[in-house]
Amino acid sequence: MSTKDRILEEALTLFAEKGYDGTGVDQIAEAVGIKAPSLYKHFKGKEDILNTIIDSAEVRYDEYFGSDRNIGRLPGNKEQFVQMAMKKVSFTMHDPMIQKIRKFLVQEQFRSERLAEITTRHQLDGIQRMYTRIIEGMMNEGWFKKDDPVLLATELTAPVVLLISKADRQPQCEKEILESIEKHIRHFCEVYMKGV
Amino acid sequence: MSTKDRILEEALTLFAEKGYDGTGVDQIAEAVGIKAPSLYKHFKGKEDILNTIIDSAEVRYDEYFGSDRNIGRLPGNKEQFVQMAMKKVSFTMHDPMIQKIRKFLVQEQFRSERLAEITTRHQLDGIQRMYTRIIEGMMNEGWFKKDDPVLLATELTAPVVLLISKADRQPQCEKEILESIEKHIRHFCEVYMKGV
DNA sequence: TAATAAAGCTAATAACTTTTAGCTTTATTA
DNA sequence: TAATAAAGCTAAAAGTTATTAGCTTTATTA
Repeated sequence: MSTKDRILEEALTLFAEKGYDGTGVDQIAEAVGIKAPSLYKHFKGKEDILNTIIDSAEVRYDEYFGSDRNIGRLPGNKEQFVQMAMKKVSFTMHDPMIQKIRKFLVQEQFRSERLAEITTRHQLDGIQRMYTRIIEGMMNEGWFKKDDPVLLATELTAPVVLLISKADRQPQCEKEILESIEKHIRHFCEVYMKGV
Repeated sequence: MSTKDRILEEALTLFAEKGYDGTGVDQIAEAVGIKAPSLYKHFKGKEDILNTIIDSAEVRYDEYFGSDRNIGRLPGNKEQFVQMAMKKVSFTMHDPMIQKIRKFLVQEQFRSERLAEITTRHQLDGIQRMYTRIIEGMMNEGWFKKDDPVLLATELTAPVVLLISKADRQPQCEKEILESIEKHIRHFCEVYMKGV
């Protein structure tokens, strides 16, 4: 990996852990294994690093949540739906890059309008749109009761998002959190899916 | 109001807006109308101000959400439930102190274990416990279908919490957000309350 | 291989931040 | 009202941080 990319990676790691203002350029440099002034061979300054991270966070996000590719085959029954949802939860929770972007955004969301918008896209719109499609599809195939798919996606995803962000700040609670999430998803299925 | 209290107030305002690391002691002093060194007549240092704010945030929070007093009379029908919930939403969203504490916490949640715990209490446990009681009460009186009140409280509050935090960072979307919240609450009632 | 460009380093600058020292004004109270 | 304490101020210390300048090493390529 190029030095430039390693700078971005280590900077994101540090920004996620200590925030942008809480991270010094020398800490970034040290994590990369170079001296601070060498950073300026690759970036105009600290803010340039920040902006580049934001750019690549947008790209990275679209890769995961923007395309329909991630939906794959629609689940064919309740259990499959739960399994699919839990798999996505586990992935989102543990993928290092996604986790860092999430922790970074939550801390820097007030820094600019752009960051506010991106945070909303990550935390609400993106996941919601993805599940709206899934639920809509399964509704058409008769798995879900007729209802507003957007609303159902909200009901499904909001508790998951909140619990994942709890796991970000209190990783020692992860086990209990995963149980809560599964319980919530199963309850969601009981309420909104057809059948007994 | 004493200078000490005004320091705490202005510091919280600034921390909510620009984060702890993004706020200088001179900015706090200027907001209060004194010079930076005078702060040290009231606090040992910047971190002392931070810790005092955290202490008072805990107290403040318990006042609002800790006691049962806030529950008041249980709503006597669907419309009353919606009205009560929306009133609480509107209050939480707009009360300046609560909003500042919320914005402050979301940015500083990774600074310490204590802040992580407080954030979870504010964002999840507190509101959830409050609504668990309300829903439990109304369930006993036959307004809600028999179900797990804790789970129902989660389903009700999570989308509200997420949408309020969206309003914090994108206040220009407030109207649309309030509509979404009301729509969600009404849907919640349709699904979980008895009767047509 | 020689020339050139890229990427690193050290040293230093400049700006900023928090905090202390010491003095002055304001308020309290005996 | 005189004495004392509290709260403010200016000046400056001490430390940190981002950035620049200029030199050296490493890599590229002609």
